[in-house]
Amino acid sequence: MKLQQLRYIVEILNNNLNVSATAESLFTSQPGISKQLCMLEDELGIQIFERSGKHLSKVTPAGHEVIGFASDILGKVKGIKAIAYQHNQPDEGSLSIATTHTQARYALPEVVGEFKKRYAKVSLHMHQGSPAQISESVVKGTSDFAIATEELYLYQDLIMLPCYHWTRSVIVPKDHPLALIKKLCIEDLAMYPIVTYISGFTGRSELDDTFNAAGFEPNVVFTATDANVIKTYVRLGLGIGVIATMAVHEDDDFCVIDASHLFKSSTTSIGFRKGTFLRSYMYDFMIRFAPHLTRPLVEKAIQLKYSAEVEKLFENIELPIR
Amino acid sequence: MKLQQLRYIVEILNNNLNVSATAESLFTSQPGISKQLCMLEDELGIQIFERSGKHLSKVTPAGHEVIGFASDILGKVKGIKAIAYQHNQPDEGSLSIATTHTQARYALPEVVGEFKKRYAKVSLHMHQGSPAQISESVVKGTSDFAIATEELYLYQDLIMLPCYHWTRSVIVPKDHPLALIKKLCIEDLAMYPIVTYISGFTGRSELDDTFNAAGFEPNVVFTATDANVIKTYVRLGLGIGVIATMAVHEDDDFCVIDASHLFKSSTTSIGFRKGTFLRSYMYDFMIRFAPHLTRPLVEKAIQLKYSAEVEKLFENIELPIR
DNA sequence: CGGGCTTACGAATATCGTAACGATA
DNA sequence: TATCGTTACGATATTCGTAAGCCCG
Repeated sequence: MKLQQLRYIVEILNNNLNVSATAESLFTSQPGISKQLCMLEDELGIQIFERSGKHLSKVTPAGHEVIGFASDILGKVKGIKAIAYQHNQPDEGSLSIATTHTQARYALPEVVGEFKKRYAKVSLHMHQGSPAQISESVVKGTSDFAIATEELYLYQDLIMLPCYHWTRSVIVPKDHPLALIKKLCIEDLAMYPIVTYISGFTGRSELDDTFNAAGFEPNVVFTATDANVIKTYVRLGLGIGVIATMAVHEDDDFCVIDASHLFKSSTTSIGFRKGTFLRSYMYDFMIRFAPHLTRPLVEKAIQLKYSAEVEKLFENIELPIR
Repeated sequence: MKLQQLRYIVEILNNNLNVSATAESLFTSQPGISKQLCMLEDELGIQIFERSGKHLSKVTPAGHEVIGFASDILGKVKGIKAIAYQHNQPDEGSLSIATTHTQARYALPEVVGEFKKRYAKVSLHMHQGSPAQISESVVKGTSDFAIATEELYLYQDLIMLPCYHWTRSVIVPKDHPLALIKKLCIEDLAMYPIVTYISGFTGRSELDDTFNAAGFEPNVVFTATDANVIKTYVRLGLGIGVIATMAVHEDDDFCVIDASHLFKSSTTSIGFRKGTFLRSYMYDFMIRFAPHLTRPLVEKAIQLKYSAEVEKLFENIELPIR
């Protein structure tokens, strides 16, 4: 068994079982991959991929297990290289962050700017996507960090550390009846059509839960992945907007009504794949993004075997609110 | 970077930095290893081992990190092979159990016998050692299972599952004054010299804790790793014996006094290295040893990221008492 | 018949073992 | 001086790319 062979099978899966495409993505010849694949299957005595004729049609159950292990192995290999790099050029390398629009637009710019200044030689990559894409990217090892609010706790292979809480605000056109209201209640909101985030994005589930708990069905007429689009349609009078408070801008031509008392605040977390080696600049990035994430604390969290312990570790730590 | 090279550096560490010995243990030539080591260090651009002259004198900090990752990688490689084996010959393979005398002598024989009958083609290995040796053996991948009572929770890389509780009994010669006592109390024990397990073995710490909690210093005059030796010295009149109840044999020429109410019962656990692939016969071994360890339950425990969750998983499960 | 996997084959490269060398304790 | 790691070198294996063959949709 060779590392190369493991690389090949993982990449074949990433390329939808197309060996030719895999060869191209790895800058090598197609027969080479084919051969190594056969040799690996031969050595192990099992089929990793099912064939229909000469096409790879799907992954066998054993193949799935093998590829899972192979992926772990390649992650660790990457870790060894990172260790070496760390000792040679501590301030060089790359940092790849997968995140959502809300984070990329409102939470990250400042931190990223400062980081870029301090670590000029670290090549920085940002990937914007849905929470599911973000998780996948980190699990696969394409990205180093995931920064998002929802869903990420579902993945076993991710270690998620809470960064800050954030609240919601309601935005309405300045001439809207709600503009006069001082303290908003849920009944007020239920009267109007709502424009907000799509399901699975930026704490959307909290909104649904709150309405349901109060016995209302929110009348959501338009959903988007980001606050900019929501603002646009609120401006058009499509409905009232419910967005993250951090997405509110002073220059906006809206009436902004605080809704932090209506909805449970959401928590944004930063996460990385279990078992990966973290470069020192990665620790530094985390502490810049969330000042309580000191290196000893993060290392402690990594050590922990079970996620309830991580929660315990953080339960006495005051998170910032945005 | 090649798997072979990783194998070499791990094995060099296992052989106390002696390359010649490593070569012998791997059935290859010494220059081959030396060369691959140099090539790896060259590729990574870091020293893994420190040299004094031409001898390897110690492991560099970076080297330790690298070897840690390498060890994980090799464990996963073993996992891939196990998957393949599992699909080809589900009932063939090997099972290596590291355990203490008490388990090997009193708890395991029946299970091992039955297991051997069912899986004739599985080559079974038992390694007896101290809890520290047991843990090390499993962490290194030399053994598949660790079965013991103490200390094993200290290792991050082990998943430990509770199997059964066990109580203690006091054994005294038939003509001993304590032989007449009906219900033992801690003061009675404190009056006599004690023969029991050495520190770190078979729940010895519970004994010390109990005495200390009652304000006594146990007068331990002789310690051994196993009940047989303890019995021998009790016979010689050296003191009264405190042993695991399961180590009591009907034919013994002692007066046996139940002490389950005096000492907190101890728990024996079975453990394996995190991230390893478990063969189906390994699951079967576990369920034979501890009937509550069904495959779904074990798989659930493996899934959990944090050890408090494992404890939670088991807190509603009634364990047998021996 | 075209996209895509496998087989065939040859050149370049890597591995491993023997033998010689060098250095340390 | 003996033990142990490094260097040198040649035989053997492996890898990888090009070219040709083959099969399914």
